[in-house]
Amino acid sequence: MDINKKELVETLTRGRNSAMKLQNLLIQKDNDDELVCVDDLVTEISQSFYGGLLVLNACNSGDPMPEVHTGKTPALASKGRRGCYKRRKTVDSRMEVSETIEDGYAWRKYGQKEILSSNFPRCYFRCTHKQVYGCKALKQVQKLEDGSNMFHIIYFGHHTCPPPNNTSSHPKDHSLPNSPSTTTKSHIDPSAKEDDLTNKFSSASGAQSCPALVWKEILLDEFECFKNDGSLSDMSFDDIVFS
DNA sequence: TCCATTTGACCATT
DNA sequence: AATGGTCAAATGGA
Repeated sequence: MDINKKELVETLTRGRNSAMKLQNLLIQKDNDDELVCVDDLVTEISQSFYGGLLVLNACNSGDPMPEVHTGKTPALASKGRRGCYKRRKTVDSRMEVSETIEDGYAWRKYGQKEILSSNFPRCYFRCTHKQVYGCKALKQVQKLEDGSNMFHIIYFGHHTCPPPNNTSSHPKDHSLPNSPSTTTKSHIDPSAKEDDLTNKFSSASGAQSCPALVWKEILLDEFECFKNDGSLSDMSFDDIVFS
């Protein structure tokens, strides 16, 4: 218990420090190089909150600490549980329309469905690092029907795995529906790639051009997710980050 | 041999 | 009953 408490304090402190650094960066913005730093900080904050919540949950339930690095999942999922799932809430989701399905993260395709209202199938991806980091990020990709070769992408959940280092990495090519008219287009348009981050967040949050607002929205979004988990019912965003 | 993709089956939700 | 999300066996590539 004491160990858990200490760990919780350290984890949240780390998050708080990162948040303060981020705040400073946002104040003195206008430096492109710092975008990467900001990204790192947000990731650290996110992971700190997540780690803190794991500790809190363990304290509340009396359960042993959850394994972050579990390796292979036990063969508990019997055949009888096949297809058993909860239909996803759309609350914790964000949509974007993009020329490419690449976003820097490594995704593993786990399903594809013909959708009644669409000529193109919908593809289902989960984070490749789900096993290693317990990352629950999911995304759905569906080709738009307007002939524009654009993709409608819906992200669910948040990455708890380390983010991709930079855009120069070469993420695996996700195969797209080999449906009749789908041109398995998964190559990366280099010119579009440079704007990935900006496009992603501007389309995700609706905050148009102010980085500070965008990042705050992202953090608030994260916070709301944690709050929905039930462990932060009495805490505000500012309580956690800046108290 | 390992890992990712494909694809049909299963099952919850509407 | 229809639809959509997920599972997992089969398959293929590195």
